[in-house]
Amino acid sequence: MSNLSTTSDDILACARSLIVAGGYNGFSYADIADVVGIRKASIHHHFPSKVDLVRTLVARYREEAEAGMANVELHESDPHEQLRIYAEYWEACIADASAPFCICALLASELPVLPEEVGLEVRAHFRSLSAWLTSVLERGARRGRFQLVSTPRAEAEAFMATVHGAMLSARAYGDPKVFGVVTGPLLERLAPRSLQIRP
Amino acid sequence: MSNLSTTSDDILACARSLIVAGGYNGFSYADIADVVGIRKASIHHHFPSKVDLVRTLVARYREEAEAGMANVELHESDPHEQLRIYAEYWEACIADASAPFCICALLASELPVLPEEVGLEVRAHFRSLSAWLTSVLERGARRGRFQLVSTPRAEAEAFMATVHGAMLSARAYGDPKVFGVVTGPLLERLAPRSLQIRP
DNA sequence: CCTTACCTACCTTCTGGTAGGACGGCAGTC
DNA sequence: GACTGCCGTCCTACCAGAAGGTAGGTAAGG
Repeated sequence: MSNLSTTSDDILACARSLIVAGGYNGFSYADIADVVGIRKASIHHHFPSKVDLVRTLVARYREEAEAGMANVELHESDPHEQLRIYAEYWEACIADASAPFCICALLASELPVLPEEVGLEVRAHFRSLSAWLTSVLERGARRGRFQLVSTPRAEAEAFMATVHGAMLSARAYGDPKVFGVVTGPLLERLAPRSLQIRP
Repeated sequence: MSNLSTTSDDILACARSLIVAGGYNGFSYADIADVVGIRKASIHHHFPSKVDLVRTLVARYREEAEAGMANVELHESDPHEQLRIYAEYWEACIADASAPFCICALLASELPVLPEEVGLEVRAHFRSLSAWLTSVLERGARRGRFQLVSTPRAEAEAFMATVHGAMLSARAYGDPKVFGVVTGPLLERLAPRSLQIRP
């Protein structure tokens, strides 16, 4: 159960960054082969088909996301701070261009032409992210930390949508700062000055 | 200056719906040929290269969007209503699945792998839409119609991002209603009850 | 000896794109 | 009106390269 070969990880990492750049149809096995320094056929040894590759890629991404959410829950109990950590995580990713887009958000945009197995993973991510955000908002509202204008669920969907849209705008403008410009006030709005617990 | 051949329009319309489904790399000339009932080579007669096709497609889309904004300005002077009309336009498009995604939003997600000429058109749309939204919000704030928590520009970017994200979520969940769930409160928030001019 | 990882060589199908011809309509012009 | 040349539209027939994928082999290592 240790890290067997790193090649398969290299392939996954490479595929991930290629998908972030151009989606499912935006890369080929040949592209990966070039970057990883391996032959096309060797990739098929690790991932028989492109669907296998992308499916396990998204599955792993989901695991990481899930772990990330659990980690936030573990180290920070304040709902408002939790959302801030989430937003700032993406802000950092976009700023240093390490992963300037959520893979699932990108793949979701091409859902109609995606292989079914991949599409299922993508949808699952949306559901799990939305569920977590809903729980955070609900807890925050219960504690009087947030001032919600609609249901926690609706606010969570709006929050998620805005974050995804902010990624898109940052990419469209070619300016990482746009992400912060959009998400900053988003957090402010949920917890107005009057509710801030600044000692 | 009359409508010469309708074939080139058919090609554009078909390409548009194919792009809405799967982006730039999600369709081929063969796909269009099948739908329009023409041979692949004939498409090259109208649009020498794929870049030509998509560039003129996006350029036309931008013209239509520009005309749409002008039309809203012409027939409705209330800023809040203007935004509502914009949001409800998309809500209708998504609900009847006629065009369940903004072409430029979709293409923006694959910007890094897009031909430069297409990318320029896409960016231009973002700028022009953002500029219009900014002007609407600014006017609304000046008239005391909106209650903005940050600059009109920032609010406009947030509004646009949320709408784009809402499209994405509607697609991810396979549920058109999600778009309304997200954008509804968005409008409410800008013009709170206390500012409503309901006689 | 068998498994794992990787290779070369090859296959089929699709990709965007080209060359050149067929056909019809529409000026001219005799 | 008939002939002629041209232009726009669409065709068949190609092409080179890229796509995802397969077959079968080699070398290393427990």
